Amino acid sequence: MISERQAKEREYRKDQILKGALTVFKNKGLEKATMDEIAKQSDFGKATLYYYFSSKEEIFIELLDRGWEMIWESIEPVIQDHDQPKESFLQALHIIGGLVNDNKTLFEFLFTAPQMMPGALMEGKPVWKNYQNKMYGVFQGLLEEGMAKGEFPEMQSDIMMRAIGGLFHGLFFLGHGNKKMSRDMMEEFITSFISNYGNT
Amino acid sequence: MISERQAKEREYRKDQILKGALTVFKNKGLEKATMDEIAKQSDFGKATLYYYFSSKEEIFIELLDRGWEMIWESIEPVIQDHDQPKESFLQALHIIGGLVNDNKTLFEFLFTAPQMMPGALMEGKPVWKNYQNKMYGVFQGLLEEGMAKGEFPEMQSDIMMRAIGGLFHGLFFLGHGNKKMSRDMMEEFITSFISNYGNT
DNA sequence: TTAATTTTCGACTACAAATTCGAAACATAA
DNA sequence: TTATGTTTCGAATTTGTAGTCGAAAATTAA
Repeated sequence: MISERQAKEREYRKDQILKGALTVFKNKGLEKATMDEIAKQSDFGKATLYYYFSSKEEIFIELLDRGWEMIWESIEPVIQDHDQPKESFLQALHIIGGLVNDNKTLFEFLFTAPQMMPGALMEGKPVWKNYQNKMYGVFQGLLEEGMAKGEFPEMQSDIMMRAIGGLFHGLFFLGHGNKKMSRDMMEEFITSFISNYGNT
Repeated sequence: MISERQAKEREYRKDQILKGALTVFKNKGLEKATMDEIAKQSDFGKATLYYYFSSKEEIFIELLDRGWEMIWESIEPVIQDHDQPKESFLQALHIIGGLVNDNKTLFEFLFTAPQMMPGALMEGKPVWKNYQNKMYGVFQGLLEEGMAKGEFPEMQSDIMMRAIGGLFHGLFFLGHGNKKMSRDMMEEFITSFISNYGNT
């Protein structure tokens, strides 16, 4: 049997391992990251990692699952409001921006990991992919509803989504000095882009 | 000794190998790509690859070097004109967009490879990195000169550069259906974004 | 205290993939 | 034609790393 406290300690140790793994993944990339290094980084023996996780991939997947779940749960509340699509859209972007600023390493990993991931890892419809799809779906939906309501100008929502994705990435990860991006600045960037594209 | 013709044949074979390698890198990513596969793809024996290149990494690097050199040489002519920064800026973007459309595979590789590259490969200030830096430098310079001349509104050029980079990537790689992007549409996208950001 | 259970780990195995080797096929120049 | 240089390649070697094993340390329950 296993006590409540023991279960918690177990979770804590898993967290430690995941934390170490994130560091290694970030520095070396998925392939070049070795279990030996993750072990050293998280300060456990290698075999212990296999006591908590069944494979290197499982570690990787769990990192993604937890991260995307976190993103989803943080934006879910604000996207319920279908009366003000534009407002919800910006609000959600801002929330994610906040998360990103609080933990750049993790989110850079979450947003770039898919690219460095071999196809095999995508088997079995992973949890994180669901959240990711839901999120993109919601954003695109908001864009379209916003158009319908006249809050946004007419445009091709799919193209626009991608452009905004690139923009977001550029702004949050690739620079912006050390300043946090305010809700206002966020709105400025996004709406100025969206609305002006639409009306030319 | 080695004749002119022989040298050319050699170049041709290197090209074949690089072409095969690109295909494999694209499908599998840098790490998962094996020399066996590159050999099969380019239709040479594995050992022959090592006759032409000293390692897998060298193949990778040469692909990047050649590609970035090509980009640089294609935009160099138009960026000489410092009288019309905005014009040069758009022209250069459009040229690159044209290259991208002509050879998506190669350019997607060129623009995403840095992300999948382990730090070790960046030792020795690789040639391609120089070209990349030059290019970004030029674009940012044009943005700044454009501001000075009043062709662009005031803004933080570095942030703007990154945003535009993301935007460009989003538009050319991640979507836009099958249509080519015209010079006009390009201009519309970029200037509407830039100018509107500037004047709010 | 002792027995059972949970947790830990370094050494080992298995395997995949990079790189080397040496012999042969081929080309060129005398 | 022969000798010299160039190009080719499959088989053998080397290397790196994921994942296993079995023993022991630590913890818990009696």
